[in-house]
Amino acid sequence: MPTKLIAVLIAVSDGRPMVLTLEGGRALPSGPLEAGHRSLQTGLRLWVERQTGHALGHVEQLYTFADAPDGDAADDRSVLISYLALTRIHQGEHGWRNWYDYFPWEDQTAPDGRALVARIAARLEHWAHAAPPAPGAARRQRIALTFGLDGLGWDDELVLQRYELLWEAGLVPESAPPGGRTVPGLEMAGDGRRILATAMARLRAKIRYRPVIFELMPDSFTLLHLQRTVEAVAGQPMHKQNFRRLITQQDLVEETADVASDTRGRPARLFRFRREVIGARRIAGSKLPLTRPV
Amino acid sequence: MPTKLIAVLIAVSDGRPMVLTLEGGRALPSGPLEAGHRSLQTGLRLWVERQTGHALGHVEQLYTFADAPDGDAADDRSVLISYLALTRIHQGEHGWRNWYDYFPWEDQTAPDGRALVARIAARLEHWAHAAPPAPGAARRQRIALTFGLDGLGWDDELVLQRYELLWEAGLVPESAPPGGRTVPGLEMAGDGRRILATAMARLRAKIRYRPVIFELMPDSFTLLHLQRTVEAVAGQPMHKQNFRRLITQQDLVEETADVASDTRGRPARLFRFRREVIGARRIAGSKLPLTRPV
DNA sequence: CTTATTTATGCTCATAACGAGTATAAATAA
DNA sequence: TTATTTATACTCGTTATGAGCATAAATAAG
Repeated sequence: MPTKLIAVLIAVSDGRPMVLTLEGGRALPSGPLEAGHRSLQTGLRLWVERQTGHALGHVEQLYTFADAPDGDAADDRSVLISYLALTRIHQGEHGWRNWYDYFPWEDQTAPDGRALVARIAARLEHWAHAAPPAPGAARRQRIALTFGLDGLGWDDELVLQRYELLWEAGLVPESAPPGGRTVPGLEMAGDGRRILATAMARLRAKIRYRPVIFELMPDSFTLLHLQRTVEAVAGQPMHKQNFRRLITQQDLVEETADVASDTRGRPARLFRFRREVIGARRIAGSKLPLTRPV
Repeated sequence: MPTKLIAVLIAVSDGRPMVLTLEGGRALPSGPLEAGHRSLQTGLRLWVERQTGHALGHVEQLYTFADAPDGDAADDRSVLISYLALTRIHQGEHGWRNWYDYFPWEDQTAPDGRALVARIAARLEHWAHAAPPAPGAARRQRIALTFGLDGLGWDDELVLQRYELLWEAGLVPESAPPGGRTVPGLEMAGDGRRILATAMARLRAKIRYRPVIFELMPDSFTLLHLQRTVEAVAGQPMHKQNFRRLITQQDLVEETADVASDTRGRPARLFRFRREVIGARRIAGSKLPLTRPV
């Protein structure tokens, strides 16, 4: 029963959240669990830093599961331990993909994403209707909850629940019947997309109460740059003035002497993360300053 | 490299949070990962229900780590996958222990617990002073943050961080030098207490945004009973009127026709959990209605 | 040189959530 | 009867949150 470590490396580049992939985007980096590491966490860190040359920021364990192998030889299935790691993209690296290539409906910052949700919801409704009354009603409720229909708001943390719903409905290539029509989005091998969905959900939850977003930022940045990074991760637009209020009131950042140079419009002050708050308690206000969709 | 599943079974009985243990309280139930289960989760559920006869409510994976074996034969260390499971205690069962027997300082509902924190903090300060200036200052900050000193509030979710700080300081039997004086609290074998701390922290966090507390309740209950259960888990006293407001405003419960019979004082109405909200979105207000310590 | 456009930044306002406490009701014990 | 205990209904001030107005400081367009 071999044990493998899987790393979901995330960076945000140019306002797009990116994930490091292999095999033409079909796989996540993984390696064997090596003996002799003090802990799994440090083992993963060493291994990734050696393989990719990346210095990892925040690293956290995601989930462990038993991979069902292709054959039915259940005895030698792998145990997969997945990790989320935050980093920055270096120049000219390969294998980085926009995570919304895999989950287009998770990007609710643009009207396209919201339109896609409507189309997906229609297909899911069809699936619910095809079921007997009782399970059908339960399905409809799950659809409404996870996709924020019927006036229920969109919950950006339900990435995994949405993917699993689509999986159950046979609307993703991983589960679709031969020739079945699927929903947009790149496929991954094995449980790749499930793991990515778990990572996205975890990161979206985490940025609300820990200052991990700064692991994805350069040393100095404007507040709009920071906002765009949060929006990229959360997949939701935010209210600019309130975002600024949230960040500054909590003393998460401090002004530098400089202003941004690449500017259109009034130049923005550059800020720096106050590293001394890293260990500090949860950042206030679990609510990000969202903006109502147009 | 064998793989083991470890279950932290939690119940609340008589206002005390209990954990199921083996070997006189020194170990948590564990078993081998068996082939042929659809998922680790269902595997654990079947195995626990067969072993203990318990119907499990909410089950969730906690953390996976590599157990360092006693010898230095690093090759055959185990991978341990730990789970949190919520249930109710049946009559006359053995092996259930108050989790505060293992972490007395985590119970902040009584003055004893708060006094214990003060004594522990003093010993930790001593440890910080013994270090060189720079790491000493960092240690003092960690101590203040995790134990809520210097006017910082007590954060009930930092169970693991507090245990790890004590571990590093050599103040728990698991890490103390021979003959070293340790802090009160029962010991467990191996990583038992670390796993229990992880479970406690996870559960304390979870009750804030998911209605899992009802997995620990009987079918009908008074609002005070519910409050005492939350307080037992959180280890913090709550404001009675505000607790009631929080629960009723969110339609988590509905009145039954009955009132409590075992009453002193005015009899309380019995309530029932509205199961239909189980799938529903996060419960509002991540803040429990705490009350300022006296 | 003046004006439109763009982004930055400061500030107000209404509402909801939260922490704390007062007041009253309904039971039992003394 | 009266004290004690628990239940339940409200009030009130403070803070957090969502929304938007107004002004500042830059470049681009005419």
